[in-house]
Amino acid sequence: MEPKLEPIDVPLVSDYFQNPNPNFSLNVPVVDANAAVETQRSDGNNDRSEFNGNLDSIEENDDVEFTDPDALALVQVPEQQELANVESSYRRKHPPRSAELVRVTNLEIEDERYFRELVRKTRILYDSLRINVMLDDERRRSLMPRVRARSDMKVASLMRDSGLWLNQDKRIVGPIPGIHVGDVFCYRMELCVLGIHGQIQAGIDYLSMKMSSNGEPIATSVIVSGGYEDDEDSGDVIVYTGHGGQDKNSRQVVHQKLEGGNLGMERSMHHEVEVRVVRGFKYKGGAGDKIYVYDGIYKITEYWFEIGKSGFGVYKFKLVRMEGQPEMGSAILKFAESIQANPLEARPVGYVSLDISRNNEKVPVFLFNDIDDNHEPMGYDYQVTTIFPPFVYHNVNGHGGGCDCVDGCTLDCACAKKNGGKFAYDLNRHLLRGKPLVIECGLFCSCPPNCCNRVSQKGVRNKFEVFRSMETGWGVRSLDLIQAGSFICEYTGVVLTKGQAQLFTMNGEDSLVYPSRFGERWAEWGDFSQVYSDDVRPSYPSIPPLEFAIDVSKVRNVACYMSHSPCPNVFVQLVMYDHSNYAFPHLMLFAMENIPPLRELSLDYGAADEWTEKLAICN
DNA sequence: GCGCCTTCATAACG
DNA sequence: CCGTTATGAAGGCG
Repeated sequence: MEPKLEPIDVPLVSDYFQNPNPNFSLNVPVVDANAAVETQRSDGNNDRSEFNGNLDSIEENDDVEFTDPDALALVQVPEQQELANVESSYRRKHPPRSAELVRVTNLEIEDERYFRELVRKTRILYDSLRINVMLDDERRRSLMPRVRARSDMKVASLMRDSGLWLNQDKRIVGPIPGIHVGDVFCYRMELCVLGIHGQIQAGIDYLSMKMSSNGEPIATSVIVSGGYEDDEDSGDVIVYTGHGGQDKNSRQVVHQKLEGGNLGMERSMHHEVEVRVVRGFKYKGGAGDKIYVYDGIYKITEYWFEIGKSGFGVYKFKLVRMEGQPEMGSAILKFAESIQANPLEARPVGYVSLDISRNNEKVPVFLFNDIDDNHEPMGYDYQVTTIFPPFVYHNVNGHGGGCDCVDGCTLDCACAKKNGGKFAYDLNRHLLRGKPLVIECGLFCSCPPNCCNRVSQKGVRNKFEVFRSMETGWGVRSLDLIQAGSFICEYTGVVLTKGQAQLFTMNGEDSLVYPSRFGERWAEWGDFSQVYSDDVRPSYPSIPPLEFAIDVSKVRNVACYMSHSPCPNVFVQLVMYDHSNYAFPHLMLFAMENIPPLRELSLDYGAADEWTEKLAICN
């Protein structure tokens, strides 16, 4: 009697995910453990045996024990084992990894949104905390050079201690809710935090044979990162090399064995368990050596053993990308690179303008429309920085004095004090924490232009394009990878006082943007309350309520075309630098997440109103 | 459960 | 800008 793969519904999912609206179910391939044990003594499928160093003997080698190839993946934890784990978890710092394999199915749109938001919040916390911890580490290193800075690991463990790692209670097979194809991560650790790939260094993540109730390891995800010379990657098809047999310099020095992750891959192939694929590679704009991109799920279709380039035997697994998934993230990243290299060759049709800023921005801003003949953005003058009324520049608050740090600013300078004793940015020009107001060094300061407290005033650094889309009308995307915390651009236009704005609207114009209506998303960037219970949100410097409006009817910049989203990837941070009237700050936009090239940028414009026709999108 | 081993990290150093 | 080295932590497994 052959056991069958039978999907079953597990009713406890809603509690596990604490989803307010759980209409989806988990689908779990399950087999009776006893059935597997009974069929375990098989007739010896010896092509899966361990290689003993002699090529000729591969075929005959039969002395390694294997479970029956027809035994299906066991996914239920035996009850005794579960109880034992509960017992021991009182002593352990961290509970053991889950032994339960589940596949998430039937996600409703509301569920998808819920998980996307959960992932977004988690990533925002990870990235903002990492930037802050990294700066602390750099300071400590300057005093004690021996200290090694691994903020990526430190933040992961802080978040783990606070129970903030996602998807730890189950091992998810296939897509992770809230993780989209094309999402980009700058640190491998983040994949652990989100539950995409649980191995901090190893390329194959698998349910261990100890956890698996039939003793078979089951692979669930791989990272293709160029660590093995025998890999071949053509995108939809990957020939992935198994692990093992390398020395500490990553040279293949002995034959690989069919065990651990390698066996897990073979078993996943057999049971038709799909694996997630994350690619790691060098990319301009990444934080460290590599970035990591989630590229979707693949099927393992065959595996074999062969002598690799080193002369030693390696296991190889052929992975084929499954149908019906969005375009590969890594392909989009490469396409963006080719656009940068030669825009017209990469996209022969669609360009309306190669720079709507007409050389006013340091980096050109493309206008791209390949769906209709609308050229509307060409009808506006491009404005790089906001035009304030002249009286704003009069020194009404008496805060005109800048710092006199000729050799660069330090933490005891006058401008640092204005910000509450800290500068707003790290050495990579990333915003440390969202605040009511950031005061950059400016016109009245003696510090050099490369002062670390001058970021947003220096303008756009990335290549943006305004593009036409079916869903959102006009939208904005970047050709560069934008790291979380990076400055994007100002939201510019002509500032009208409250009175002027009233006159303006009486004339029937509705092209005014009210800064006070933007959602206060800055508060999410650097909200550490989940990790440090005594953490207080920065409230200094405080500012009066914003009463002005921005007129974008004649002049505007790229920001004006950003779409609205309730789960935005860009937020508004108020900044001062060229005057000292706190009632009229600049609206500066920063990235809340790592934004991959060609993904639409979105802002929270506040409550839906007639002043914006932007449609809600949820990237 | 403890300790050992492996691991397609990472940054710093030369 | 390489290759190497030191550090590091999680998970598998004996």
